Amino acid sequence: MARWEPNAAERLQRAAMELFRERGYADVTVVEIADRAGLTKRSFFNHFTDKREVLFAAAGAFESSIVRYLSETSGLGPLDAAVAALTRGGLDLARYGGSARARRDLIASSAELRERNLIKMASLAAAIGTVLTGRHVPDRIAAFAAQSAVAVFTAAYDEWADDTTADFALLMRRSLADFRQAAGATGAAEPGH
Amino acid sequence: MARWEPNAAERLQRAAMELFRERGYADVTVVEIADRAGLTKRSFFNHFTDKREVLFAAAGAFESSIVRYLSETSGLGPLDAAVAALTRGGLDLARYGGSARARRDLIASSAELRERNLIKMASLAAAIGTVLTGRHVPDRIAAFAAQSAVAVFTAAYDEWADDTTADFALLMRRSLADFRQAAGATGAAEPGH
DNA sequence: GTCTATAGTACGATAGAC
DNA sequence: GTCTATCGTACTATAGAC
Repeated sequence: MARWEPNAAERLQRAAMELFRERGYADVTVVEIADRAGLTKRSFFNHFTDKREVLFAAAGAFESSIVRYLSETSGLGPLDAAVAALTRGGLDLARYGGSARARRDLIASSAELRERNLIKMASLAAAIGTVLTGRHVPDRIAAFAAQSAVAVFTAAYDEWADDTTADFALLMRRSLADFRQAAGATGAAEPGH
Repeated sequence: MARWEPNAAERLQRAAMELFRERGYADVTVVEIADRAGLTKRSFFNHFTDKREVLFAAAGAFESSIVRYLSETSGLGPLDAAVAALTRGGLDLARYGGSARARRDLIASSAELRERNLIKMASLAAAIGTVLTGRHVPDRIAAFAAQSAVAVFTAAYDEWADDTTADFALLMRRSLADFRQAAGATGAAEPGH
């Protein structure tokens, strides 16, 4: 038997999620999270740079897998390639299922968490943009394609969180179609010019 | 002679900007900002909900003016209408000119400030989306058009901050054209298929 | 593991403007 | 008197330093 229980980070994440659901994000202190996980405040900040980060531990791995998937994709334009990679990544998340809805609602409930979520998505878009730039897509186009793909993903994922039995790939296709409709229509609001 | 110097909020903003440029965002305390403005920490938090907010005081007014401009626009599709409103708003900012570049670089230098900037832009997009929805644009399309317009604006504005003598309206047109190229191309990466 | 700085809150007191 | 802006102080929690 190890001296320390294993998976300290996971235990902290679980404890945090439980407490946040019980009493809301703002009313839970880092000390309480650490206590429930059988650790100290010091250990908490050893694993996570700040209190918000305990809810976004998976973001780094997700970003890496998206970059990998995107690198394996070929024969598509920048936006379609990025959306394809995010669809694969989303399907991975869907397999684990779990508490997507509770997590989404929790993030929506706190301005601090919304901010953190936005910067994680921006980081993801930047990583995607870098891969696209490496394929000789011009900087600006690459950045727009990456941001657009992440917006398409976010809309589809939030929808999926409401009904985790839905087909995520289908939601992504619909989301992309809606996006292209929003982006494409030029000029007059009425069809036929 | 008034008991209090007028424009306390403005003085705090000016003092904060000066100090941040001198020593960086993280190394300046709220007490120091308040001191330089001839006020106390208590008064600082009377004007701004937190330390970051002192750099984003203009965001609320900007959002309001964009909503107004958008409401006055007609005869364009959702994305073009939103971009037109943001172009007008950007031209207003350009008139004041000033420290756009310093502010942009300062925001880029701090993760906290980048987060705050992102949520302000998200709030702006949400407000634009609400106006579009009121025009019977479907929710999803409205949200995508609004997010896209804000992305187009952000790219153009960051470019303009590098050279505030540039024609902002022209930068917006180019940014929108790049965006449409990124969003539009379907299927194969190679043209002609 | 202990100590400390700083952000941010709660509640209250004071004083000029009208 | 009423409204509004300032200031005082004590306190908690995050976060970083040692």
